[in-house]
Amino acid sequence: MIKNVHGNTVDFLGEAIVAGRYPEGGAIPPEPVLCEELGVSRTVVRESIKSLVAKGLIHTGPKVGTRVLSADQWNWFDADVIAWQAKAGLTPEFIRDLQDLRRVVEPAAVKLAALRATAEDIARIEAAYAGMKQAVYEGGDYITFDLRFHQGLLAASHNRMLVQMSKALSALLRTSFELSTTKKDGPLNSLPLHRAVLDAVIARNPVQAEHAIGVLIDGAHTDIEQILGSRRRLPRVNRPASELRAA
Amino acid sequence: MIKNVHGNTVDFLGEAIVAGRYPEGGAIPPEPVLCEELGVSRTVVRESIKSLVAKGLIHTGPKVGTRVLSADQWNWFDADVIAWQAKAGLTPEFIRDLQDLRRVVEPAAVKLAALRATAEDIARIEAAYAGMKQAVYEGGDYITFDLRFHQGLLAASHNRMLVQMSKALSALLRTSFELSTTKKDGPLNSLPLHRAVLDAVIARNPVQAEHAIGVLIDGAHTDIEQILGSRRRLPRVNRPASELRAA
DNA sequence: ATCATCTTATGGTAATACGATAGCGCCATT
DNA sequence: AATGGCGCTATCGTATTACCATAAGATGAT
Repeated sequence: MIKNVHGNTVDFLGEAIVAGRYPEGGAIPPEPVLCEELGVSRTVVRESIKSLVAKGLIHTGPKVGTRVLSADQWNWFDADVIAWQAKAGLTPEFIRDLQDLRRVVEPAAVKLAALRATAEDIARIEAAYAGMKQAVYEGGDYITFDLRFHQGLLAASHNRMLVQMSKALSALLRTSFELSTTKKDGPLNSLPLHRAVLDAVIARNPVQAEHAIGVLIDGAHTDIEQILGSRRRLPRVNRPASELRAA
Repeated sequence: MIKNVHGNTVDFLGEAIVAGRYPEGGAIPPEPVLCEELGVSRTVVRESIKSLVAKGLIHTGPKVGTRVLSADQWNWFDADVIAWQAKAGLTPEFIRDLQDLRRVVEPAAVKLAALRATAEDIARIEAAYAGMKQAVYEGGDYITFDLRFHQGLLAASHNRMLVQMSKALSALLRTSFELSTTKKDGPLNSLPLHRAVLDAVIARNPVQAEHAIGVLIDGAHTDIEQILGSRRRLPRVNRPASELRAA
């Protein structure tokens, strides 16, 4: 993924911090050192640092240097932070937090969606459902449409805060889906559950919608538990820390 | 609030954007113009822009300039974004969103807190309660301790995502509290409701705790409705766009 | 112990060159 | 004359470099 020097530098540093390569509370190498290590100018380093400060990962000050803040001060709803965490390896704690969140947020969002969804909202979700169905019977990318389905539901709640969470929850859903799709007939079984949610929203029945999504989530719950029980940490990808510059 | 040139510039631009002073999708003045208008160097403007990009307010590109993104792409859990919105004036939509969020998040957080709270968590909440009590009977800043009480509850859930929301919810709680404290005996009446929540958490009774916070929230609910009904927009403070530099 | 001073980080300024691209205008083709 | 494609160019952001200011920990003399 080649973007530009700034973007690459932010990603590199952000990933390093999230992965815990720099100790919490500890100092990051001073600007001149980073410039040399990464082979970029000081301006780029400074602007990248500012971006990370804006996301709450670090704190700067003259003489004290650039220090890593504690993880609970990070902006966990930031798409980049989520992405870095996902790349560095989803920790069990992170998954547990996301799972708690999902069990709280999705039912509430679906309930609101049943009250507020517009025709366009429903059309979007319906399209995602059609994609899932096609993926099951004719082959295709099931996970992508599944994600789109859930994002559509959150969007239909017409609540900025809830919509915001779709990026975070997608990280959880993706790992959840990746597991359940490997199980034989996983998608085939979950398809009617999705249909039930959508039908309840269309029928503008909040109670039924909430119940239906609850069933869906409980199904995924056991899959996730399986992950947490089996492996301590999910697979991670380590790219060499070499060049940040676009080729 | 004088911090430094960068901080002031970010605040100024951020507030201007959140307040809608630049149209959504529209372009912000190019860098050189901003430098002149604000009387700061190019570096400061650039670093500020990068900070705002990191918070999802704007997007940049060669020739297209820096454009304001739609509000639903902003990072609404960012403390700065919340602060800017609060300063620019809390819109009814924003309050409604926050209220939906609160009704979902706080009961869930309290339920978790009843399961996971440590002795230190409880001590912190107890201290906040003591402060509230003292404020009622001997005078003092009731709102500060009330906020601290609720923040303590969220922190006791030991869920990063839930903790993250305390800053956002505080914006809602503050306006809610400011209203209820003006009502005669408002604090006096809400005190036992808070006590009930805390007792349930101490007793490690999730169901009872969830019920108790529900009562508390429903009480505030009517107050908020009153706000939404009465005035279209909450009072705003407009400081002159003059100097950003520290005195 | 206190305070002045030094050191070492980030904070901030300025001048310059580079690179990408939206939009305009030219030209060939239809 | 209308249209479609191609290339130029002005105008943005991107990136580099060098230099000075300022805050705060560290040091050492009083």
